[in-house]
Amino acid sequence: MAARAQYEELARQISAFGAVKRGMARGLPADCPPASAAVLTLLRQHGELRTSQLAELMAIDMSVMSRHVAHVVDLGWVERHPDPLDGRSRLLCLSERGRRLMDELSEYVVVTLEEHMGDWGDADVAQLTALLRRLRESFGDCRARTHPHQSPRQPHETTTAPTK
Amino acid sequence: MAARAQYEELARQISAFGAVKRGMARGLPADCPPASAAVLTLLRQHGELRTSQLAELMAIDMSVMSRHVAHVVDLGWVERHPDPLDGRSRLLCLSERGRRLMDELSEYVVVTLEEHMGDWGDADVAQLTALLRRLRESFGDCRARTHPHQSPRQPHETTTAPTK
DNA sequence: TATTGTTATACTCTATAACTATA
DNA sequence: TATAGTTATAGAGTATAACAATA
Repeated sequence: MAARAQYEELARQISAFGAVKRGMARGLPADCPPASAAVLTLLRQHGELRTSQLAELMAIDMSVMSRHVAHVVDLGWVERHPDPLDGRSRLLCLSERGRRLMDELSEYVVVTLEEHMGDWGDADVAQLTALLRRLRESFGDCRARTHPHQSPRQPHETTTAPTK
Repeated sequence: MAARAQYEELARQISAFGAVKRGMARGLPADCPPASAAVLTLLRQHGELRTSQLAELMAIDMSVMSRHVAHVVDLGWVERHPDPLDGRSRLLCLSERGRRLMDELSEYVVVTLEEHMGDWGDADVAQLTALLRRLRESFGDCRARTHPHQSPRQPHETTTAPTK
Protein backbone atom coordinates (compact mmCIF):
# COMPACT_ATOMS: atom_id res chain seq x y z
CA MET A 1 0.00 0.00 0.00
CA ALA A 2 1.29 3.35 -1.03
CA ALA A 3 1.66 6.31 1.29
CA ARG A 4 -1.03 8.93 1.64
CA ALA A 5 1.04 11.59 -0.11
CA GLN A 6 1.68 9.19 -2.98
CA TYR A 7 -2.02 8.65 -3.53
CA GLU A 8 -2.78 12.35 -3.32
CA GLU A 9 -0.15 13.16 -5.89
CA LEU A 10 -1.47 10.44 -8.17
CA ALA A 11 -4.98 11.85 -7.84
CA ARG A 12 -3.61 15.23 -8.81
CA GLN A 13 -2.04 13.79 -11.94
CA ILE A 14 -5.25 11.97 -12.81
CA SER A 15 -7.30 15.12 -12.50
CA ALA A 16 -4.83 17.00 -14.70
CA PHE A 17 -4.81 14.37 -17.40
CA GLY A 18 -7.42 16.24 -19.41
CA ALA A 19 -4.68 18.41 -20.85
CA VAL A 20 -3.15 15.36 -22.51
CA LYS A 21 -6.46 14.24 -23.95
CA ARG A 22 -7.13 17.71 -25.31
CA GLY A 23 -3.66 17.77 -26.78
CA MET A 24 -4.40 14.58 -28.65
CA ALA A 25 -7.87 15.71 -29.71
CA ARG A 26 -6.70 19.00 -31.17
CA GLY A 27 -5.94 18.42 -34.80
CA LEU A 28 -8.55 15.78 -35.44
CA PRO A 29 -10.77 16.40 -38.48
CA ALA A 30 -13.54 18.83 -37.62
CA ASP A 31 -16.29 16.28 -38.17
CA CYS A 32 -14.48 13.59 -36.20
CA PRO A 33 -14.70 14.27 -32.47
CA PRO A 34 -12.54 12.14 -30.16
CA ALA A 35 -15.36 9.74 -29.39
CA SER A 36 -15.80 8.97 -33.08
CA ALA A 37 -12.09 8.33 -33.44
CA ALA A 38 -12.26 5.94 -30.49
CA VAL A 39 -15.15 4.03 -32.01
CA LEU A 40 -13.37 3.68 -35.33
CA THR A 41 -10.20 2.53 -33.61
CA LEU A 42 -12.05 -0.15 -31.69
CA LEU A 43 -13.80 -1.38 -34.81
CA ARG A 44 -10.55 -1.60 -36.71
CA GLN A 45 -9.06 -3.54 -33.83
CA HIS A 46 -11.95 -5.92 -33.21
CA GLY A 47 -13.69 -6.21 -36.56
CA GLU A 48 -17.42 -6.56 -35.99
CA LEU A 49 -18.94 -5.35 -32.73
CA ARG A 50 -22.33 -4.56 -31.28
CA THR A 51 -23.18 -1.21 -29.77
CA SER A 52 -23.32 -2.81 -26.36
CA GLN A 53 -19.86 -4.30 -26.80
CA LEU A 54 -18.44 -0.94 -27.82
CA ALA A 55 -20.02 0.62 -24.74
CA GLU A 56 -18.45 -2.09 -22.62
CA LEU A 57 -15.01 -1.51 -24.12
CA MET A 58 -15.17 2.23 -23.52
CA ALA A 59 -16.88 1.82 -20.14
CA ILE A 60 -19.67 4.23 -20.97
CA ASP A 61 -23.43 3.82 -20.97
CA MET A 62 -24.97 2.23 -24.03
CA SER A 63 -27.19 5.26 -24.57
CA VAL A 64 -24.07 7.35 -25.01
CA MET A 65 -22.50 4.86 -27.34
CA SER A 66 -25.69 4.76 -29.34
CA ARG A 67 -25.23 8.40 -30.22
CA HIS A 68 -21.55 8.02 -31.01
CA VAL A 69 -22.41 5.17 -33.35
CA ALA A 70 -25.18 7.17 -34.99
CA HIS A 71 -22.67 9.88 -35.78
CA VAL A 72 -20.08 7.65 -37.43
CA VAL A 73 -22.83 5.87 -39.37
CA ASP A 74 -24.28 9.20 -40.53
CA LEU A 75 -20.89 10.21 -41.82
CA GLY A 76 -20.48 6.97 -43.69
CA TRP A 77 -17.54 5.60 -41.75
CA VAL A 78 -19.37 2.65 -40.23
CA GLU A 79 -21.94 0.22 -41.59
CA ARG A 80 -24.66 -1.58 -39.67
CA HIS A 81 -25.47 -5.13 -40.66
CA PRO A 82 -28.19 -7.37 -39.26
CA ASP A 83 -27.06 -9.66 -36.48
CA PRO A 84 -28.04 -13.20 -37.45
CA LEU A 85 -28.00 -14.24 -33.79
CA ASP A 86 -30.31 -11.53 -32.42
CA GLY A 87 -32.83 -9.47 -34.28
CA ARG A 88 -32.69 -6.65 -31.75
CA SER A 89 -29.01 -6.07 -32.38
CA ARG A 90 -26.89 -5.07 -35.32
CA LEU A 91 -23.26 -5.68 -36.10
CA LEU A 92 -21.06 -2.68 -36.78
CA CYS A 93 -17.98 -2.59 -38.95
CA LEU A 94 -15.82 -0.06 -40.76
CA SER A 95 -16.85 0.98 -44.24
CA GLU A 96 -14.30 1.55 -46.97
CA ARG A 97 -14.34 5.28 -46.19
CA GLY A 98 -13.95 4.44 -42.52
CA ARG A 99 -10.87 2.40 -43.25
CA ARG A 100 -9.38 5.25 -45.25
CA LEU A 101 -10.09 7.69 -42.42
CA MET A 102 -8.46 5.29 -39.97
CA ASP A 103 -5.30 5.34 -42.06
CA GLU A 104 -5.22 9.11 -41.68
CA LEU A 105 -6.04 9.01 -37.98
CA SER A 106 -3.39 6.43 -37.34
CA GLU A 107 -0.84 8.62 -39.06
CA TYR A 108 -2.02 11.64 -37.08
CA VAL A 109 -1.67 9.77 -33.80
CA VAL A 110 1.86 8.66 -34.53
CA VAL A 111 2.98 12.06 -35.74
CA THR A 112 1.44 13.85 -32.78
CA LEU A 113 2.88 11.52 -30.18
CA GLU A 114 6.25 11.61 -31.89
CA GLU A 115 6.10 15.38 -31.83
CA HIS A 116 5.46 15.52 -28.09
CA MET A 117 7.29 12.42 -26.91
CA GLY A 118 10.11 12.15 -29.38
CA ASP A 119 12.60 12.43 -26.55
CA TRP A 120 11.11 9.55 -24.57
CA GLY A 121 12.89 6.24 -24.56
CA ASP A 122 11.19 3.24 -26.03
CA ALA A 123 11.06 1.51 -22.67
CA ASP A 124 9.43 4.51 -20.96
CA VAL A 125 6.68 4.69 -23.55
CA ALA A 126 6.06 0.97 -23.18
CA GLN A 127 6.00 1.22 -19.42
CA LEU A 128 3.61 4.15 -19.37
CA THR A 129 1.30 2.27 -21.72
CA ALA A 130 1.39 -0.82 -19.54
CA LEU A 131 0.74 1.13 -16.34
CA LEU A 132 -2.16 3.00 -17.93
CA ARG A 133 -3.71 -0.27 -19.00
CA ARG A 134 -3.26 -1.71 -15.55
CA LEU A 135 -4.75 1.38 -13.95
CA ARG A 136 -7.78 1.15 -16.17
CA GLU A 137 -8.21 -2.49 -15.27
CA SER A 138 -7.82 -1.71 -11.59
CA PHE A 139 -10.73 0.67 -11.85
CA GLY A 140 -12.66 -1.93 -13.75
CA ASP A 141 -15.97 -0.87 -15.17
CA CYS A 142 -16.80 2.17 -13.11
CA ARG A 143 -19.90 3.36 -14.84
CA ALA A 144 -23.15 3.08 -12.97
CA ARG A 145 -25.11 -0.15 -13.29
CA THR A 146 -26.61 -0.33 -16.78
CA HIS A 147 -29.94 -1.37 -15.39
CA PRO A 148 -31.48 -0.69 -11.99
CA HIS A 149 -32.01 -4.40 -11.42
CA GLN A 150 -28.65 -5.06 -9.90
CA SER A 151 -27.36 -3.30 -6.81
CA PRO A 152 -24.91 -0.40 -7.30
CA ARG A 153 -22.02 -2.13 -5.58
CA GLN A 154 -21.06 -5.19 -7.50
CA PRO A 155 -17.43 -6.11 -6.98
CA HIS A 156 -17.41 -8.73 -9.69
CA GLU A 157 -19.62 -9.71 -12.62
CA THR A 158 -18.88 -6.41 -14.25
CA THR A 159 -17.17 -7.15 -17.52
CA THR A 160 -18.09 -10.75 -18.01
CA ALA A 161 -19.79 -12.41 -20.89
CA PRO A 162 -21.40 -9.99 -23.29
CA THR A 163 -23.15 -13.23 -24.12
CA LYS A 164 -22.09 -12.76 -27.66
CA MET B 1 11.57 6.87 -30.84
CA ALA B 2 8.97 4.25 -30.14
CA ALA B 3 7.48 1.95 -32.74
CA ARG B 4 4.29 2.83 -34.53
CA ALA B 5 2.33 0.09 -32.77
CA GLN B 6 3.58 1.35 -29.40
CA TYR B 7 2.29 4.84 -30.10
CA GLU B 8 -1.04 3.54 -31.33
CA GLU B 9 -1.50 1.47 -28.22
CA LEU B 10 -0.61 4.43 -26.03
CA ALA B 11 -3.15 6.56 -27.87
CA ARG B 12 -5.73 3.90 -27.20
CA GLN B 13 -4.98 3.96 -23.48
CA ILE B 14 -5.11 7.75 -23.44
CA SER B 15 -8.51 7.78 -25.09
CA ALA B 16 -9.81 5.20 -22.60
CA PHE B 17 -8.55 7.10 -19.60
CA GLY B 18 -11.91 8.74 -19.07
CA ALA B 19 -13.07 5.62 -17.24
CA VAL B 20 -10.47 6.25 -14.54
CA LYS B 21 -11.43 9.89 -14.17
CA ARG B 22 -15.09 8.95 -13.86
CA GLY B 23 -14.18 6.32 -11.33
CA MET B 24 -12.50 8.96 -9.22
CA ALA B 25 -15.30 11.49 -9.71
CA ARG B 26 -18.05 9.11 -8.67
CA GLY B 27 -18.50 9.54 -4.94
CA LEU B 28 -17.64 13.21 -4.74
CA PRO B 29 -20.18 15.35 -2.88
CA ALA B 30 -23.09 16.22 -5.16
CA ASP B 31 -22.34 19.95 -5.11
CA CYS B 32 -18.64 19.41 -5.69
CA PRO B 33 -17.95 18.51 -9.32
CA PRO B 34 -14.44 17.31 -10.20
CA ALA B 35 -13.39 20.73 -11.42
CA SER B 36 -14.24 22.25 -8.05
CA ALA B 37 -12.25 19.58 -6.28
CA ALA B 38 -9.30 20.31 -8.54
CA VAL B 39 -9.48 24.03 -7.79
CA LEU B 40 -9.61 23.40 -4.06
CA THR B 41 -6.70 20.99 -4.27
CA LEU B 42 -4.57 23.51 -6.13
CA LEU B 43 -5.40 26.25 -3.66
CA ARG B 44 -4.50 24.05 -0.72
CA GLN B 45 -1.24 23.21 -2.42
CA HIS B 46 -0.26 26.71 -3.55
CA GLY B 47 -1.93 29.00 -1.03
CA GLU B 48 -3.05 32.16 -2.80
CA LEU B 49 -3.55 32.13 -6.55
CA ARG B 50 -5.15 34.25 -9.23
CA THR B 51 -7.77 32.92 -11.59
CA SER B 52 -5.28 33.16 -14.42
CA GLN B 53 -2.73 31.12 -12.49
CA LEU B 54 -5.27 28.41 -11.76
CA ALA B 55 -6.16 28.30 -15.44
CA GLU B 56 -2.49 27.94 -16.26
CA LEU B 57 -2.03 25.09 -13.78
CA MET B 58 -5.00 23.18 -15.16
CA ALA B 59 -4.19 24.12 -18.75
CA ILE B 60 -7.67 25.38 -19.49
CA ASP B 61 -8.93 28.71 -20.76
CA MET B 62 -9.34 31.45 -18.18
CA SER B 63 -12.99 31.87 -19.12
CA VAL B 64 -13.58 28.29 -18.04
CA MET B 65 -11.67 28.74 -14.84
CA SER B 66 -13.64 31.88 -14.12
CA ARG B 67 -16.79 29.79 -13.92
CA HIS B 68 -15.18 27.09 -11.81
CA VAL B 69 -13.99 29.74 -9.39
CA ALA B 70 -17.43 31.36 -9.29
CA HIS B 71 -18.89 28.03 -8.22
CA VAL B 72 -16.52 27.38 -5.34
CA VAL B 73 -16.89 30.98 -4.19
CA ASP B 74 -20.69 30.71 -4.33
CA LEU B 75 -20.54 27.62 -2.15
CA GLY B 76 -18.34 29.35 0.37
CA TRP B 77 -15.25 27.21 -0.06
CA VAL B 78 -13.04 29.93 -1.50
CA GLU B 79 -12.61 33.59 -0.67
CA ARG B 80 -11.62 36.38 -3.01
CA HIS B 81 -9.33 39.09 -1.68
CA PRO B 82 -8.13 42.19 -3.47
CA ASP B 83 -4.76 41.83 -5.12
CA PRO B 84 -2.57 44.68 -3.87
CA LEU B 85 -0.39 44.39 -6.95
CA ASP B 86 -3.15 44.64 -9.57
CA GLY B 87 -6.61 46.09 -9.18
CA ARG B 88 -7.99 44.00 -12.04
CA SER B 89 -7.14 40.79 -10.29
CA ARG B 90 -8.12 39.11 -7.04
CA LEU B 91 -6.33 36.58 -4.93
CA LEU B 92 -8.13 33.35 -4.17
CA CYS B 93 -7.64 31.20 -1.09
CA LEU B 94 -9.46 28.49 0.80
CA SER B 95 -12.00 29.51 3.39
CA GLU B 96 -12.35 27.67 6.66
CA ARG B 97 -15.18 25.62 5.17
CA GLY B 98 -13.03 24.98 2.12
CA ARG B 99 -10.26 23.62 4.34
CA ARG B 100 -12.69 21.32 6.09
CA LEU B 101 -14.02 20.06 2.74
CA MET B 102 -10.47 19.46 1.58
CA ASP B 103 -9.90 17.24 4.59
CA GLU B 104 -12.86 15.14 3.51
CA LEU B 105 -11.82 15.09 -0.13
CA SER B 106 -8.32 14.10 0.76
CA GLU B 107 -9.65 11.18 2.77
CA TYR B 108 -11.97 10.22 -0.07
CA VAL B 109 -9.12 10.20 -2.55
CA VAL B 110 -6.95 7.98 -0.42
CA VAL B 111 -9.75 5.55 0.38
CA THR B 112 -10.85 5.31 -3.24
CA LEU B 113 -7.39 4.77 -4.63
CA GLU B 114 -6.63 2.28 -1.90
CA GLU B 115 -9.82 0.45 -2.78
CA HIS B 116 -8.91 0.14 -6.44
CA MET B 117 -5.12 -0.05 -6.24
CA GLY B 118 -4.57 -1.76 -2.95
CA ASP B 119 -2.77 -4.58 -4.70
CA TRP B 120 -0.30 -2.28 -6.45
CA GLY B 121 3.21 -2.08 -5.18
CA ASP B 122 4.50 1.17 -3.80
CA ALA B 123 7.05 1.46 -6.57
CA ASP B 124 4.47 0.96 -9.30
CA VAL B 125 2.25 3.69 -7.92
CA ALA B 126 5.23 6.01 -7.73
CA GLN B 127 6.31 5.16 -11.24
CA LEU B 128 2.87 5.68 -12.71
CA THR B 129 2.64 9.04 -10.99
CA ALA B 130 6.02 10.09 -12.32
CA LEU B 131 5.24 8.98 -15.86
CA LEU B 132 1.90 10.79 -15.82
CA ARG B 133 3.61 13.97 -14.72
CA ARG B 134 6.22 13.60 -17.42
CA LEU B 135 3.54 12.95 -20.03
CA ARG B 136 1.67 16.06 -19.02
CA GLU B 137 4.85 18.09 -19.25
CA SER B 138 5.64 16.59 -22.64
CA PHE B 139 2.33 17.86 -23.90
CA GLY B 140 3.00 21.21 -22.31
CA ASP B 141 0.24 23.72 -22.40
CA CYS B 142 -1.93 22.39 -25.19
CA ARG B 143 -4.85 24.72 -24.93
CA ALA B 144 -5.26 27.24 -27.68
CA ARG B 145 -3.45 30.54 -27.22
CA THR B 146 -5.18 32.44 -24.42
CA HIS B 147 -4.92 35.59 -26.43
CA PRO B 148 -4.10 35.94 -30.08
CA HIS B 149 -1.26 38.27 -29.16
CA GLN B 150 1.24 35.72 -28.00
CA SER B 151 2.58 32.87 -30.05
CA PRO B 152 1.03 29.41 -29.45
CA ARG B 153 4.25 27.79 -28.24
CA GLN B 154 5.21 28.77 -24.69
CA PRO B 155 7.52 26.06 -23.38
CA HIS B 156 8.15 26.97 -19.75
CA GLU B 157 6.44 28.47 -16.71
CA THR B 158 3.81 25.72 -16.64
CA THR B 159 4.22 23.47 -13.65
CA THR B 160 6.96 25.04 -11.61
CA ALA B 161 7.24 24.84 -7.86
CA PRO B 162 4.65 22.58 -6.31
CA THR B 163 6.26 24.11 -3.25
CA LYS B 164 4.75 21.33 -1.17
C1' DT C 1 -3.51 49.99 -26.13
C1' DA C 2 -2.95 45.73 -23.43
C1' DT C 3 -4.41 42.69 -19.84
C1' DT C 4 -7.52 40.43 -16.10
C1' DG C 5 -11.49 38.68 -15.54
C1' DT C 6 -16.62 37.91 -16.70
C1' DT C 7 -20.47 36.55 -19.46
C1' DA C 8 -23.00 34.63 -23.61
C1' DT C 9 -23.12 31.05 -26.77
C1' DA C 10 -22.10 26.67 -28.61
C1' DC C 11 -20.20 21.99 -28.75
C1' DT C 12 -18.66 17.40 -26.74
C1' DC C 13 -19.23 13.90 -23.50
C1' DT C 14 -21.80 11.74 -20.07
C1' DA C 15 -25.89 9.67 -17.26
C1' DT C 16 -30.89 8.76 -16.19
C1' DA C 17 -35.28 7.69 -17.64
C1' DA C 18 -38.81 6.53 -20.84
C1' DC C 19 -39.64 4.25 -24.90
C1' DT C 20 -39.50 0.45 -29.10
C1' DA C 21 -38.83 -3.82 -30.81
C1' DT C 22 -37.27 -8.33 -30.25
C1' DA C 23 -36.30 -12.55 -27.17
C1' DT D 1 -40.55 -10.38 -18.29
C1' DA D 2 -35.96 -9.22 -19.85
C1' DT D 3 -32.75 -7.36 -23.12
C1' DA D 4 -30.67 -4.36 -27.26
C1' DG D 5 -31.01 -0.22 -28.72
C1' DT D 6 -32.94 4.66 -29.27
C1' DT D 7 -34.28 9.20 -27.89
C1' DA D 8 -35.23 13.15 -24.66
C1' DT D 9 -33.49 15.69 -21.13
C1' DA D 10 -30.10 17.39 -18.06
C1' DG D 11 -25.47 18.41 -16.23
C1' DA D 12 -20.38 18.95 -16.49
C1' DG D 13 -16.42 20.61 -19.08
C1' DT D 14 -14.47 23.16 -22.61
C1' DA D 15 -13.51 27.01 -26.27
C1' DT D 16 -14.47 31.43 -28.75
C1' DA D 17 -15.93 35.94 -28.81
C1' DA D 18 -17.58 40.14 -26.93
C1' DC D 19 -17.38 42.87 -23.01
C1' DA D 20 -15.94 45.45 -18.42
C1' DA D 21 -12.58 47.44 -15.57
C1' DT D 22 -7.93 48.43 -14.70
C1' DA D 23 -3.00 49.02 -16.14
